[in-house]
Amino acid sequence: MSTITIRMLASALNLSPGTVSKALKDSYEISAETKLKVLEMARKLDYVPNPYAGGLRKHKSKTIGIVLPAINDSFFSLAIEGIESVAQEKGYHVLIYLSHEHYLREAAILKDFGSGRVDGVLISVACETKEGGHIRDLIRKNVPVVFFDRVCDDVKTAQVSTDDFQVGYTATKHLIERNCARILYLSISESLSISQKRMQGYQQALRCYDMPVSPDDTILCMGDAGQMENIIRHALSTVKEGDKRPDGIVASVEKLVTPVYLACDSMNLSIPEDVKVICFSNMPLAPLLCPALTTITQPAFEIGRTAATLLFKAIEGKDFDIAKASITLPSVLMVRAST
Amino acid sequence: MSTITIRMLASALNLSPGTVSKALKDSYEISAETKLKVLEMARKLDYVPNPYAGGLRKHKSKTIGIVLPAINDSFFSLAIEGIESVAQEKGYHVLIYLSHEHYLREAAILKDFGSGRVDGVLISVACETKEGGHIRDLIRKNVPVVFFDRVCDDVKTAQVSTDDFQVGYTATKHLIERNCARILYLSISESLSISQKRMQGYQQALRCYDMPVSPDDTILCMGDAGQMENIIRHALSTVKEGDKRPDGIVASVEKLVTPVYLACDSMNLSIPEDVKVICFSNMPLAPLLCPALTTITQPAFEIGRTAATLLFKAIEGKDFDIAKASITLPSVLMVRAST
DNA sequence: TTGAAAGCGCTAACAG
DNA sequence: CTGTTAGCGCTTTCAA
Repeated sequence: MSTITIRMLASALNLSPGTVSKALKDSYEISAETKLKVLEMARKLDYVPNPYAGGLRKHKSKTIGIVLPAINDSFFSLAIEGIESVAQEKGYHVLIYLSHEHYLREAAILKDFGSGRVDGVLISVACETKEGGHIRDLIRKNVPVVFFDRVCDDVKTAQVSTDDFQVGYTATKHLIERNCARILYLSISESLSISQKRMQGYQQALRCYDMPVSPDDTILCMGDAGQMENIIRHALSTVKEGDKRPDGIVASVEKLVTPVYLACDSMNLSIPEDVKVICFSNMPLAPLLCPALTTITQPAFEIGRTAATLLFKAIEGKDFDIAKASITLPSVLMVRAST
Repeated sequence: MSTITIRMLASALNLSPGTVSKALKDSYEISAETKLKVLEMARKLDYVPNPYAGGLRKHKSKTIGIVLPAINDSFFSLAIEGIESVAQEKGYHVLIYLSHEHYLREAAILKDFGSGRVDGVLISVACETKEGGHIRDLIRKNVPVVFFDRVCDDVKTAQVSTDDFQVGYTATKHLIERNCARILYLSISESLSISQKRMQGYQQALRCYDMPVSPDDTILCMGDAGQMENIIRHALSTVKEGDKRPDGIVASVEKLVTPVYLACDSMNLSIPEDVKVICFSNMPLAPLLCPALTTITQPAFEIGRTAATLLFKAIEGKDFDIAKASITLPSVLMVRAST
């Protein structure tokens, strides 16, 4: 009927709760005989210990929190699956929270984490987040935090991400080698570290090939898919000295794929003839697009796994300096028809 | 330094913990003046109440659990976002668990839920799950459960899903009207209720149009993407009396898209000339595929929202008969170039 | 080898 | 209006 407690189990066996507790954890103090009896009765009554009661005593929740902007995104959903895979191995539970790119929401979630709700946190910060004070506050309360993908450089803790600068450079270089003369960089935030680093790689590549680096060619794409499409359309229609229209696009995140394709479509620009497109993306459908999309593909699942592994080291390890544990995993360029 | 408790807050104010507790919940028994002082000090010390301690007293966790096969899937990730949106409004937390299509994993998760870890559960069952005994066990312990999408018909509790039979019929009818003469139905499980119902709709459509219903034309696609592709390739190569090769495909879930396209590609079958394809899918990229994919699109976000809303009614409501609360939401046919 | 008792942080009677 | 107390379900000394 009602939930069965260790006390009920104990009285069903004419034992004390303490003894039962020890028996259940296979303590050396308990005789094999009673252990057996206890286990049997526990199974019979379908006893499942209340995790919160034990947690209260031990000051642990056996739970981690994930905070990210969205789930409906191939990169993030794969990263979550990576995290889950190690949480599951470790016997931890995972609470999930969406910031929806809002700083205030993110800050509220982290503030709540100061309560003992979680033993550690994995976070990929919102676009709006310019500063990591809310994260430092949490770390100060001894809750370990690991960033994955979208990091805050002003917070001294582990970061697991890809080589953003390098791969921004690679993507741009690829377009240059495909003879693009004017390449746009599509960003989603002016503050986000990954967006910045990818952009710096893009600029570096332009410089290496003696191409002009124009601030106008970095386009901030905000809003919903429709708004992004409009912004991209506008950017594609700009003309520079020498009748130079954009003929290459580096899109810094996955959610830009649809707006880019639709924008080109509606302007009758054909990919790759009129404009070549490369995008950071983990979408399994990239090869099936019309035309197949050249991508920078991040090891999303591995990023999740690695971040979670570091977090558990910090949670379980005694002397593990999480601030010195950042890891960079390489992304790969998958060349397809769009370039 | 260490986490601050209500007791510390109280002693900092020369009050008793009881008084502080009441003040924090804005109880009528407490004077406005002390309430103010308490609130102020709570803010100053950055006090966040331990949720598990309160939960232990009140026998509630303010947490729900989601159990599903995968996250890296447009339908499921959108459904989660729908669930999250209402959990967030209600001030509930959400634990997420992946069954990876395994019955044993799913059963273990549900068994743990008997502990008081969650106040309610949203589940979309694994392919392997043929029977709902593990779910009934949980319900018997007074944990309300709501199914979304992948239901178990042998468990009497709310289900939120789409009109699977109807939409299986619609998809097939659409192919028939496009002059397909031999249509394959790609399933992912012989036991899964949604797969069954969609198939029954498919068969019904065939019958309505006096077309033969052949068991060989229902293909069970198991394994990873590569294995699925092989199975599909094999199915597409079968020839029947009168030299009838398959010229239409109804794919019952999203993860079949890539294998179907790759199989056709590798066999030099062109879509839609040689074979027309329709798939259940929520992928935003469907319109951009080569060719654009005709889909049955489920209201994934709304399914999540609705399921969560029902669950909270069951959790919070006194007299709400969850067993009688099933809701069916309509899917839509999006006709595109693949048919 | 087992039992008794205290206490994790909080809430809710019940007193004062 | 504020304080005291008991106890949620469990673990963990310490004593028997």
